[in-house]
Amino acid sequence: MEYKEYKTPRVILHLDMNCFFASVEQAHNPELKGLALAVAGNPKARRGILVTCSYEARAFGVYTTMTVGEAKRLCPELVLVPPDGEKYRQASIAVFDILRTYTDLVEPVSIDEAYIDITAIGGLEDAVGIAKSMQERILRELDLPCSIGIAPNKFLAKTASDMKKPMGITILRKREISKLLWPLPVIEMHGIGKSSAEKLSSAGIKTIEDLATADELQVKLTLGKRGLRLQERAKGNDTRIVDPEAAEERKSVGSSTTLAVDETELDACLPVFEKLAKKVADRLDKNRLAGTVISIQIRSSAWRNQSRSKTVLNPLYREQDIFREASDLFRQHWDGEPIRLLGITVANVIPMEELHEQLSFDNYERHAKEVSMEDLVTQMNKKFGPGTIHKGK
DNA sequence: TCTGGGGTCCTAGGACCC
DNA sequence: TCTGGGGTCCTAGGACCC
Repeated sequence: MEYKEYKTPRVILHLDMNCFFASVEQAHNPELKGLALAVAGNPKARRGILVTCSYEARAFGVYTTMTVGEAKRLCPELVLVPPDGEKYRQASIAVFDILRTYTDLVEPVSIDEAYIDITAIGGLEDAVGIAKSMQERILRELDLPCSIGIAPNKFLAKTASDMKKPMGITILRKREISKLLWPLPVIEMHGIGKSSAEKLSSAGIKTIEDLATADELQVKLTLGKRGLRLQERAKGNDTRIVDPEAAEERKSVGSSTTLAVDETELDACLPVFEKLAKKVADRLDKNRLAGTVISIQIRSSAWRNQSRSKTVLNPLYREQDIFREASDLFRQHWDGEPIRLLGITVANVIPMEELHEQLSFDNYERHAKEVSMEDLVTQMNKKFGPGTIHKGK
């Protein structure tokens, strides 16, 4: 992940779609344009928070994560649309496809964000022109607005894209950071949340300048290794490269749900796990993935979060197996506290195609002490059909 | 501000092995 | 033998981001 090869400064763009979900809804239904609009879950099922809202809505003091009730109170004319994940994924793919017509060095970081390394295709002289071209094409072809930051590294590019919205293009040069970045409170920094900001504040570090100039040991004592990395960024240094493959290697697939009412009965929870297992299995199947770590999440009505996990020998991908492992974990560990949320995650996932090799030999050798070859063959043939294992090589 | 659902990365202790 | 240190895996939880 380190970036040491380049002698000359890099030119990195960070593209951030503006109010992405709301903008996609408006692109699909132009009647929604210009309205105070929010994408939100169903408040009756206790899922009533805003996932995104338009700038028109923000003018009323409405913001993302606010409850629907509160938002409606501030802005009675607020138009609500339920989220449509598939629609947003399609739009996201279309955006990244446009970016890839400029260069292969496109790293999607989330559904609505990407880094692009344009050092080789233009450098700083052409950066603004390239950014403008991208922005215009995305608007013209997809009817979606975005902001773009231009800087010598990822952190500064990300910071820059945030400075002008909507439809902004902002250059942040390293020599400008003492003026533009340093006066801000540390919480404004990407990577610093409430908890870290509080710890830093107790150590007398309030602004980004404080962090940049603080004693290294002090920072390490306060936030550990992460702190040192953040301090480097505060100084304007960030060596992470733009890695187009980074996003492709997904590590986990999970699903969770807030229950309509807090549950205290096992019998009420099992059907929830059935549904979650089905959802996770479907998504694993869609992506041709399987994983060897299964974990469950339990959130109590008092907001106590617990997770329990287990590493299994045979990669999981089937609904029944995921349900069985998850409900076993639940039965073993649930202490009877009223439950607000339940979740299942399958982690350590690998593509199905790689299953074969991993299972047939490496795994046999690794687990030879615990599992007899006969058991392994039986298990695998049951899973993948007879003849899966050959006594190879 | 009474707080959804999808993730990632990091830390820390214990088990286990050499 | 009661005694070192390093490496890796597993598990639980925290922090953060969109």
